[in-house]
Amino acid sequence: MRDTYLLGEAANVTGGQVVFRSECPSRPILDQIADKWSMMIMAVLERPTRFNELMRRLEGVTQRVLTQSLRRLERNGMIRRTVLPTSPVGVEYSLTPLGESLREPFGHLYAWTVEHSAQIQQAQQAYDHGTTPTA
Amino acid sequence: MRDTYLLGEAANVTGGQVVFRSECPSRPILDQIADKWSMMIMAVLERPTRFNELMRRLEGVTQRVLTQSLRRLERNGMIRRTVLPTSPVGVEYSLTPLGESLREPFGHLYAWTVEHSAQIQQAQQAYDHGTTPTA
DNA sequence: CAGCATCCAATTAGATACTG
DNA sequence: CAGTATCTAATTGGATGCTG
Repeated sequence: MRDTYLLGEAANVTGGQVVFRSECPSRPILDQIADKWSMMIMAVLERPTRFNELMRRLEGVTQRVLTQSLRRLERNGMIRRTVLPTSPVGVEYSLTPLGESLREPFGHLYAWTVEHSAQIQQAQQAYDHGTTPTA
Repeated sequence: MRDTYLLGEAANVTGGQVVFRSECPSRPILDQIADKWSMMIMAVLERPTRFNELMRRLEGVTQRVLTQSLRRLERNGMIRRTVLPTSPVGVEYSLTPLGESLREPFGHLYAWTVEHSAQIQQAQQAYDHGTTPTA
């Protein structure tokens, strides 16, 4: 017995009300994977990629933040870190099957942002002008 | 001409390399909508909801953060703020059509986190134990 | 090459008190 | 009821220098 909410699978229904509990396991997960760098990293990791190539392809990311994001994704089982037996040392990052499976929902979300970015910018301008537009 | 990446619609292809530009409009959008409270707020806003009911149903959110999240969602055109002509003053939040259209990609992402949360927790424990599991 | 360590600036969040 | 204001604590991020 549950009503027709799209989100909230892990939320509890208390007295007919959907409540998003703080112990819900989806919370830290969303926190960790739904940030912009994670999404872009996983986009680039369509194929195995080296650290410096990742840096070059994610314009604006710093070494520190990229490293942290990679560690977190690795810890969450989304990516694999492979040390290559080359001379100056090389590290390659690649998606795990779990990470692969995230590409699809991420893709939907990303596609949505691209499709609606113009509309969102309009809304922002309208809001910043005189609050709340007619649209 | 573009290769088969799922994400990166708005990225530029330079010399055969997909580069995620810092001016890409999807960046601030992802920043703003892909945080945990926005997702949960929009989940609750399946139907119009008052401020205090939102607070009650989003366990752990503070008044301050909820207000900020709501303002941001409103600014981005995702939700509408309606002042009700009741006696002590009531405010009702509801999704705009734009916000409605986000529920589907959000739903996919949320469903994914629920489906895979056990697997992710396993990966985390394995990582925290002795780095990088066999899986 | 692929980081880690450190320092510091800035942003964000919690707690608390007050208001139309 | 639905916030705003303020202060402070904690987190995050950039910059820089160093290393196996």
